[in-house]
Amino acid sequence: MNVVNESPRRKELTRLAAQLFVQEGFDRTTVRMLAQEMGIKSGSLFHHFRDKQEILAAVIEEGTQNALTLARHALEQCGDSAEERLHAMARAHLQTLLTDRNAHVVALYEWRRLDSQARAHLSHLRDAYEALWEAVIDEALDGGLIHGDRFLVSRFVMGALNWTVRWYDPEGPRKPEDLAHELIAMIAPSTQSAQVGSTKV
Amino acid sequence: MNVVNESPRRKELTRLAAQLFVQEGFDRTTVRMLAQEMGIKSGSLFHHFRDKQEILAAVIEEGTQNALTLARHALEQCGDSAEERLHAMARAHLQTLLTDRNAHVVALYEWRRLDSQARAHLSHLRDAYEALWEAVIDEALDGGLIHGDRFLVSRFVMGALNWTVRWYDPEGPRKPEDLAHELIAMIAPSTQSAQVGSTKV
DNA sequence: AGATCAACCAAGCAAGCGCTAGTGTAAACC
DNA sequence: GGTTTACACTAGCGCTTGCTTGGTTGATCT
Repeated sequence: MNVVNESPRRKELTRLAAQLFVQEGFDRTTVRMLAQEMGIKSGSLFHHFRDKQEILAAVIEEGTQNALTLARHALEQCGDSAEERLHAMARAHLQTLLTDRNAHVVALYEWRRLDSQARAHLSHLRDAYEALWEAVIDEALDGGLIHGDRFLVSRFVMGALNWTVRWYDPEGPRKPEDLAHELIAMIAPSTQSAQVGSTKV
Repeated sequence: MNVVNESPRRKELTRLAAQLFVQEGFDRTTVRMLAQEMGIKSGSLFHHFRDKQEILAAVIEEGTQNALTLARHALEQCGDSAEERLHAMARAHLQTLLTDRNAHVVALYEWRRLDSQARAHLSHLRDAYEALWEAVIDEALDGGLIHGDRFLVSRFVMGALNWTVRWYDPEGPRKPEDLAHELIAMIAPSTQSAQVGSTKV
């Protein structure tokens, strides 16, 4: 039994599991369904994962890790202004949602099915991500870009962004870039940002 | 077997079920757990509900119906200005969340566990509620209170509001009134609204 | 007094669940 | 050339699940 093994095979299986968890929900997804989707028998599954819980944890860890990496990268690449940084975060968030959609839906909806041990471990990752957001929102507040209660504003923004998994259609006309732009226009309407529309993917 | 019976007993059982569904999730809540919480045996449960699915549907219907009634009432009571109506909707939404919290959490997180039949029925209720929101947001857009894409703005607002179930603490210092006020200040900062702070519950 | 009825119980069935034990096999390594 | 390792298989154990069945109770109505 491989324990915390990070083989490419395991990554592929995790991706497939994420898809099934979104379709059926964690509890309704049986190990037999998972195995069939992976092209193996149910017993073989436990060669890659200690138990069913660990599959869920792997899915969520993968998604959150990617989001964190992407957000950090976006902040490094962009300018110093509060508006640019806010924009970069929103864009990164929505792009992650596009590419790792399944993992993020699972993270949002199946978080409570994690046992306390896995939850504690993954909380740190999630907190790190949310800390990035709060820092950027702090800068926007300090810079006078947006106004209001620090705690409430960051919750409202996170809510608006996370809710997008419910309705966003990647095939539709709106690009992540557009959503990020519109959101910031809504909460910081005084700014007439430079770039408009979706120039490129 | 009582079919679409609306006895007070059934309402009470529905309330208890909502609580358990929030604690454990729908799939992990067994009919035996439900029965024990209700002080009866698992077999007796099927005197009140056709099957487990119907309990879930009853919980969600109850919550959505209340939200709809409260929102309609709030719109009738308030003034005609776009700002007042927007404020009334936000306040009503958050108040419902306070009083019927369990039902709304279930509606948000367990919606996908409904079979297609129940989902079709409840979709109408939910759509009616969201239509109220979109109408009020339309008025706010027309009145120049807020700006942006009609579709996106209403999604962002709904997201910010629905996300509150994740973090809102009814025991904390912030009242629903305060949240509504802060949210509107965030998306329509030009307005200096008359009433400020939580004067009364 | 007899009938009706909602509400409940005891017992259990059939199916499905997560997971384990033991084995086979082909490639990789020393 | 023998050993190890990664990955898969078969078979099934022990338990829980949603739900059914047939029957009991106590209040209400005529």
